[in-house]
Amino acid sequence: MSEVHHSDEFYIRQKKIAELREKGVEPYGDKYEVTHQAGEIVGNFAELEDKIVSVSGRIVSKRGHGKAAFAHLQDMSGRIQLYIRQDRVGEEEYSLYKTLDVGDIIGATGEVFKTKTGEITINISSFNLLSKSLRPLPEKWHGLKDVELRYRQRYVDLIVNPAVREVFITRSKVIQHIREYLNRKGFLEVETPVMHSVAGGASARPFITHHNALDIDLYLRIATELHLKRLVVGGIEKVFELGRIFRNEGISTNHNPEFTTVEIYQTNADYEDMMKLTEELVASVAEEILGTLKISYGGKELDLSLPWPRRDLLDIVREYTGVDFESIPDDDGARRVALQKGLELEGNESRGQIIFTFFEKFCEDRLWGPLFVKKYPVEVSPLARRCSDDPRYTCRFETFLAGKEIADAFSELIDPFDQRARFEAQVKMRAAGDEEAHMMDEDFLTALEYGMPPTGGLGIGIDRLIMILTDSPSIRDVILFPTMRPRV
RNA sequence: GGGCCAUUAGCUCAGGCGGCAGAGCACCUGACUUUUAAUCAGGGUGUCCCAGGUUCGAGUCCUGGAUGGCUCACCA
Repeated sequence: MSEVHHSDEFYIRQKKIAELREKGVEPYGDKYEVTHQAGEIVGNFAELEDKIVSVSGRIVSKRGHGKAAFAHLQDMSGRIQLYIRQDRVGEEEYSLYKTLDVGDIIGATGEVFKTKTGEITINISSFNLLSKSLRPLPEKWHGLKDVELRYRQRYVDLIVNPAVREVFITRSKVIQHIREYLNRKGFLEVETPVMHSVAGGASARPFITHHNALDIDLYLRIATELHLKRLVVGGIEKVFELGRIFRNEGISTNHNPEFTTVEIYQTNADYEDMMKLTEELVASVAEEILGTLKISYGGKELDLSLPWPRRDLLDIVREYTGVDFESIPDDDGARRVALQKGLELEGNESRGQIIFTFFEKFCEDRLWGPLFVKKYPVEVSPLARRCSDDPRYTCRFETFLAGKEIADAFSELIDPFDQRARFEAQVKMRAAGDEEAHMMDEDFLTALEYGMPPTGGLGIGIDRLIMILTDSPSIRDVILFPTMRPRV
């Protein structure tokens, strides 16, 4: 009703509302006592045949035959056919039925039977209009295809495209399963602040907001990491948070400005333990919800059978680029190789940054997975513990599924001296113009100075995981209301 | 932010070369008591995304803009 421009149909239905009210029929009714869901009746015909049932839902199709008529009613469980005849309900009720439009929400009561053609149907003895629909629904053959309208008006998408509802039901089940899995293993679910005075825990640009009473700018969180690690310091030895985070970055089929992660921390664990947790968690989700470990994404097979391969990042770089960074020990040498490979440099890049760039530019899009890539350079991993055998690398891994990075994890850095040095290096990069470099977080350092136990930490991108599990090509297909430019 | 593409009825779409704006579904009028993409007879309901320009004449050609999709860049 906010639009200035209405279809004729809108006015026709408005007029119907006035006529209904004249006859004493309220077009926006109170709740209707329901005994069954549509899907329940269709699935239990043997028990329910000839029984009286009450259902409610939206009329999604109508077929009139003079003094009798058919319609389909849709509720959350599915659709069921309704049959109504004038000699059953009377002329007045039948003429009221005839004024109903596709899209109206009604409650209906009658006996369950099967038509000549074998469809399970309710023979209506009475019905109530519960909510009059003013706007016509999209067409029944093709549904709603316009992706812009599907995202902007997800409610219409959900009404007419049943597969969309299935995706979001699966999403809910996946999250539910993750929560139960972690609860079963003794992890405590917590909620930490969304508004941060220091945005940390990831390399990303934050959104900025303002608190009026305190008169301070606050950042929307870009990760839950640093607060969860404070809780580990506080003695919460197994903890997780399923939460929305916000990154002020571009939008693509793999990126939405707000998205959901689960971050998991466990003391007396290391990144090897986190690999096991990752693969077991994802495999159990697939097994439980899809019933198989052999799934396909975009027409390509993805076998989630355990264990998943583990490979050193440096080995992968060597395989795909032919460059062995083991034999290039210093920054200068690394920069020379980078220039040879056609990379544009600013001149102050470190060896570790260049190795990581090689991985991202020349390797990442060729990985299909499942695969754990481990041992990331310390320069690009400011919160991860150094490998004991080589301090230039960290006990960090990323998990690739169907070519997408879906998890990032490490043995946590618990040494407050090293952590301070890492932050200082980041702050320097920030001062040099890197807007995604980490900020100094003194309170987090204070927490580490109280002593943090050895801990394994893991973050999983829930939206991407659900894309893979539902074979969805765009992250917007698994987010109910993806970020869109507002309409003028 | 760059590149490519799209935008025509409520929805899904067609509209060679510049010449009266089209189809199916939906909707409206009527017929029809087990249909199911119901059927039959009749009816076109429009800011052709917006603003300029070229032209006797623009949905169509040109310029600029808006929104969206894909893609590259950045990130997860």
